[in-house]
Amino acid sequence: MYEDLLNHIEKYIRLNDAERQLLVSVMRYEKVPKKGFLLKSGKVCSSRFFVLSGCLRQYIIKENEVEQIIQFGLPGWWICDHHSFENNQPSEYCVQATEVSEVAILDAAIQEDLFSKIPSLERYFRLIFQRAYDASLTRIGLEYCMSGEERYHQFAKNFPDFVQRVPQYMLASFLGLTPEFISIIRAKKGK
Amino acid sequence: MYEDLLNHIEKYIRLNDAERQLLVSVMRYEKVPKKGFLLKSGKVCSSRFFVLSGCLRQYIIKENEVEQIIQFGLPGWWICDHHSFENNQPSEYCVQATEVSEVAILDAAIQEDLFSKIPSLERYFRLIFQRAYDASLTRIGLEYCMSGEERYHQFAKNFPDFVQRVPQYMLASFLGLTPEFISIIRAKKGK
DNA sequence: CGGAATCTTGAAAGTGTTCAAATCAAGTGG
DNA sequence: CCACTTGATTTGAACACTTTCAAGATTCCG
Repeated sequence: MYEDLLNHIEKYIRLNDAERQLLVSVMRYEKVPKKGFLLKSGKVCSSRFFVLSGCLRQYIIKENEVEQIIQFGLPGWWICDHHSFENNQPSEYCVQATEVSEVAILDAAIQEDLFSKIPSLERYFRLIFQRAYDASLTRIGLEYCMSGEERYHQFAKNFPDFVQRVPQYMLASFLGLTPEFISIIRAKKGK
Repeated sequence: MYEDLLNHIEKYIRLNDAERQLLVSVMRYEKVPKKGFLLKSGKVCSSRFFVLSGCLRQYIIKENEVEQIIQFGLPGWWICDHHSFENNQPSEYCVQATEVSEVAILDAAIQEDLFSKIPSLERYFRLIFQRAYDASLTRIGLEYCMSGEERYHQFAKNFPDFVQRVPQYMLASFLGLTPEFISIIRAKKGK
């Protein structure tokens, strides 16, 4: 059930059998229906979610009730509001499944105990966050370098299947564009 | 000399005297002149830089020779191209001092050895990167929510002294605007 | 003082948004 | 399985924001 998670971890650190077993025993599994929520703004984010299948979206709600998607969570990604998680404070984000999804859940309540029993997990997460941080800096760089249209095309080129998988208005939100504009871009392409 | 670095680390983890001493003994100190480079694109980023004083900027060079600033490094910040650092690959970034600066340097060559001698440093960096990742996601969210003008004002409000400290064209680059447009914004404000 | 770098100003052009209406698609209940 | 309702996408016109380019003013530094 947690094969993918264990494989992911073992790309970064080594685990022995006891550690593997311990880890599996403390993770929770959850199947989330389409449009099901794993986190709602105002609540404390008390878990880290590792996506096993499906797709999550993490978004914030702006003044005008508009949703701004910060990132998508595809299989192999951890999704969490780290600030809320570590400081036990209400989150500004919502995390919702865009399709039926399965997640492995690591609860805040047991994190420290788990880390003390498997210290190399600190390293695992250090490497994961280092990577994610790096990726998001790259993303920031690209955003400013490219026009909205270029952003769309580059994203569509990098994730051709994914572009079909989520509704356009979510893509628009994620890319910082309006659905109308994406519509125009796509019409152009056809020509 | 490394007081600020030690204090910073001890906000996240505890160090004993031996560890403190070891740490201090392996760090390198460097004073960088204004416009001095700590990293040039094409070179491997073989160090992490902890800013003790002054200010660094990390940027990428776009097609048209234009510099896109990804982030500034003020005292208390670590600056590094993590991907280049961990994989020993040439970096796309440049890191340059915008004013006379002092940095504490942790070299890639000794990182693993240091981590094995002070395992809690993994935790320190896990927390640092988690925070930085979080901050950069917040930044991505804000970028898309706000207009360029709003971005400028919010930044000026949050870092009133800093806005005076770096040339406007760098601010413009960091905020994803043109220097001309910042000029217009500032003129408006005066009215 | 002189030269280079930085900042300002204004006009013209581009890029993307807003709004409203029309079309298309999908899910529900009868 | 159809009719209905709701949600999602498209289209077009008018508008807003930001950039580009070129020129002039200012500041900084040796």
